[in-house]
Amino acid sequence: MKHHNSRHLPQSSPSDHPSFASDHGSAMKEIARGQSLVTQLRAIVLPALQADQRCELVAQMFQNILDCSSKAITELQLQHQSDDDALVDDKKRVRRISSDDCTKEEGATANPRHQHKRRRSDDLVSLETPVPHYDGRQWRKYGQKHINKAKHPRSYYRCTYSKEQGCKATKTVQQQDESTGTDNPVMYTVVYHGQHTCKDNNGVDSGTDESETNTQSSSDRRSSISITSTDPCDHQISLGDNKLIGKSADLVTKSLYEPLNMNPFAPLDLDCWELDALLRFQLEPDN
DNA sequence: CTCATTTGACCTCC
DNA sequence: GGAGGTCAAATGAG
Repeated sequence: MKHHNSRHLPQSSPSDHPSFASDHGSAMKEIARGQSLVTQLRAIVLPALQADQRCELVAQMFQNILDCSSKAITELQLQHQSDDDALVDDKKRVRRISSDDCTKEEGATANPRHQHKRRRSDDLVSLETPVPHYDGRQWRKYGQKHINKAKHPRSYYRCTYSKEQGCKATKTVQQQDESTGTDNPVMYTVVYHGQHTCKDNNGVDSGTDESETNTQSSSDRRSSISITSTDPCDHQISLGDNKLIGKSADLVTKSLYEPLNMNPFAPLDLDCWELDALLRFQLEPDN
């Protein structure tokens, strides 16, 4: 594996399919860019609002913004997929099918522990962020590895609900080597693998296929902000990190596509809740 | 006691 | 064979 900073999409790259690139690529790119910027903004705002009771409201509004753009991206992806089905002679795809179905499956069934395979590069998404843990998801660390020629170790996380709900989403977090200067904020390369098929603590279905009515009351909702790290190299922005927060506002993400909230059919039943909360806070602006 | 993290071993892929 | 990814026992925190 070489470098995670290149842009990735869960499906094959738009650049592989000129028709798609011309029809949908720029639109998806712009939507995804907006999504990524919103995610970055959320990562900056939410830590600063931790002690504020509006935190939950703000978090939910961010979530809804991301849901909207996710829907748009998914629509474009679905259109693209129908075109993509015809293009099955992709070399990587052929290689993946042959190695997965034939060569390795026998060994995997013979010994369950031999199931872990090196990840494929076609379902990963990378981004650079100063706040690798405030991504709206809950993660459990399952490994850490020193990477060759890297100053900092790479941490491996999987979805907290991987066992309970079989969610296969994982991510790796690695501090960038060049972010050691005093003026530059510490930056991390976060690489997401797979998509969430679980429901997070908000009761929001984060999978791609399930659509289930969310009847959970607002009082039952809990924040699902990921605060998972105890890793000494994985710094988090705290309320006191104002310098970092200020500088982070200028950061431009390099991700094309934010996988965290790629739930195209998540029920957006929060409008009433939002309006109610907004009215409440307008009446009580300093609470 | 429970659960998350750490860490060395082991695995697959290149 | 080296590098990257995952497992699982050990460890520690709450």
